[in-house]
Amino acid sequence: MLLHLNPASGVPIYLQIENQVKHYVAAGALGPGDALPSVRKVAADMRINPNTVARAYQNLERDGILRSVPGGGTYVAENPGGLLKSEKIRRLRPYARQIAVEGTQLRLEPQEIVNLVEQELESLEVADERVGNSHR
Amino acid sequence: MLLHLNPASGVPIYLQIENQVKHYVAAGALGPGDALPSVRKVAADMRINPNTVARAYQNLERDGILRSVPGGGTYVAENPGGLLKSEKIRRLRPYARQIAVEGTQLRLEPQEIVNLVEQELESLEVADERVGNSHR
DNA sequence: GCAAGTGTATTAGTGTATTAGTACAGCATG
DNA sequence: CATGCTGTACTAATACACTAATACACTTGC
Repeated sequence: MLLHLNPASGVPIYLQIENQVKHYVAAGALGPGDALPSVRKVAADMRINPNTVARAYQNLERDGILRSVPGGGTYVAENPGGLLKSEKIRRLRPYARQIAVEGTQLRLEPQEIVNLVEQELESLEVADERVGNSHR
Repeated sequence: MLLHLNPASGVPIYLQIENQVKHYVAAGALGPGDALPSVRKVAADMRINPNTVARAYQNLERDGILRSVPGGGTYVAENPGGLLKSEKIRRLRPYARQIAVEGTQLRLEPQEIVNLVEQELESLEVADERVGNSHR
């Protein structure tokens, strides 16, 4: 699992890790049960403090993406999806509103905004299939 | 223009102001040339410091949404849209990627994610028409 | 020109975010 | 059981974000 970290980018390192792991999991490059490199391994490779990696892993565990066992390692969580659809939508709506407002502000046509979202979704799905997952 | 500010929400006050003004403008409740309440007026109403309002107005001016004239007041900017479409899309793509990854993580179907974005876009368009704008 | 309004610049204070250092506790393999 | 790995808890240093106080400069209308 390759991580690209840029301490000077303005976005916190632990957030960069979170985002990239989320992306890998969403794209299927990391599947349920797969092991992640240890906090010390990542820390050594990236020359950062293990606690910074740990914080990212902990946040991802809070979000149900990962599962950490003390002494054992950190793994991608099994697919729960265990949330009411109404709750899922409630959580996603702020993102939808943001892209709608920002896109409208840029004077982009609604269709162009929707197309952009569809593009990104497809780029995830394509990567998912390429890794051998048949329409989860 | 009604503002709902909650200092304890975790979201900085100046960002709450920015988001709400952006929403009003995107929905057409505020049109080009319309005057905004002065930083002191908002500050007095909301019992916050004028500088906090000013910061929101300045950020919105940087984004091309507003136009402030020292001593004169703050107004909604004239429609520029003066950006290459490729640049607009480049700016919007991170939002698209985020909602794609987050939505996929929640195990929502791509169609459901797209629907959510379309909903928010429609809610803006509907408000726009209701205010008397014919398909800008 | 004066008064009352406007946005702006500067400074300071408070809190929190971010990262790292260090020590601790549990699992696993020899 | 001992060694070396794992994640974790606690603490601290530092920087930055956020808000406010205050003074300044400009525009408008009388």
